[in-house]
Amino acid sequence: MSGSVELSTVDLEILRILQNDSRVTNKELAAAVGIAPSTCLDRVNRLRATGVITGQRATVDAAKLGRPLEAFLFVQVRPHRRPLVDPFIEHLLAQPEVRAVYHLTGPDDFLAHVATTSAGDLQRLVLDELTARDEVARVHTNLVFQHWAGGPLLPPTAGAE
Amino acid sequence: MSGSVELSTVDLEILRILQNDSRVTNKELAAAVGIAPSTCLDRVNRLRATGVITGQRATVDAAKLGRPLEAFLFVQVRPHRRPLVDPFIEHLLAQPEVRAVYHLTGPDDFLAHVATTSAGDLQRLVLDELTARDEVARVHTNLVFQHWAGGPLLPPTAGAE
DNA sequence: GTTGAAAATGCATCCTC
DNA sequence: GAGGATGCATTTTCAAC
Repeated sequence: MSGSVELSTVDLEILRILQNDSRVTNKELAAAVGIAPSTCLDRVNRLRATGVITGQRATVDAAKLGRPLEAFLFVQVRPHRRPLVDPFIEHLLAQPEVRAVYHLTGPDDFLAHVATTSAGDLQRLVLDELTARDEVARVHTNLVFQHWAGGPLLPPTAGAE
Repeated sequence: MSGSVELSTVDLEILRILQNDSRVTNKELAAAVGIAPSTCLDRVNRLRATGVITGQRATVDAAKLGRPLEAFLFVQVRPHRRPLVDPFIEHLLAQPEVRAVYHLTGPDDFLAHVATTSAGDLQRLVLDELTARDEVARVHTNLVFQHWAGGPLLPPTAGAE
């Protein structure tokens, strides 16, 4: 379940459509890619079984949920060893503001994407949940002015690269 | 379509479930939250109409698609003015490697999350698509070792905050 | 082995209360 | 917010290439 998977042009078209809107019916999807509904269902199930499609989730508007202030937190954890890192990650993911966490190369070890209710909430998150911990050496905070989603993710062979 | 929206506890439970897996049937969803299917469909449609739920997308495994090397690119654009910024964003979003772009506060103006086929592809992206442009003053590249998705995003009232 | 067609089950959806 | 009726999607089976 880790290597690359062979995909036909029909698979690519299916992936493109489902990444834009997975609410399309199997019938519509089949018509869009030009195959029979039964065949189409088979293809989609195969993409799920091979792990190419990992899930199907509703996306929400953070501002509408009362979390209008998004930010990225760059966190340096010292010493950078598993016994400290693992509980730190767990603690981070338990915070309701945290949308995603990344372990990066570079001077800052972790990058956390958060959605907060206010500047006060963001400050509390940084001071009480991060810098208050011994292993957190430094936190840099950058607000998100605006964000854009990229197009559907496809294999390199799909377009000239 | 910009302010916060009032949500009942049933709505919150619906949002929690659909963010984890939007493939559940309306019947299953209704049973899980304890209301009739017709009522449940009404609630979900209202969440869509009010813009709380913005979409429903399939998520894919970048490595399975032949893009095993993910990175964050920190890009400084100078001068930082709209006539240069807007085409830059457009150019960035047109790259097949780009998963998301963020406009941030701080010394680095833009953050791009990319999924590349190889170190060579990443180098080409940085040198040919970014630093080759006049308005790009600087690019810092950080590889992603690992990433974690946060839990479902919910309003602050859902948990003590 | 893979695709296309058809039939039956079960669900989404709409209307009414 | 719930119940019932209708139409349709899904899914299984079978046939064809």
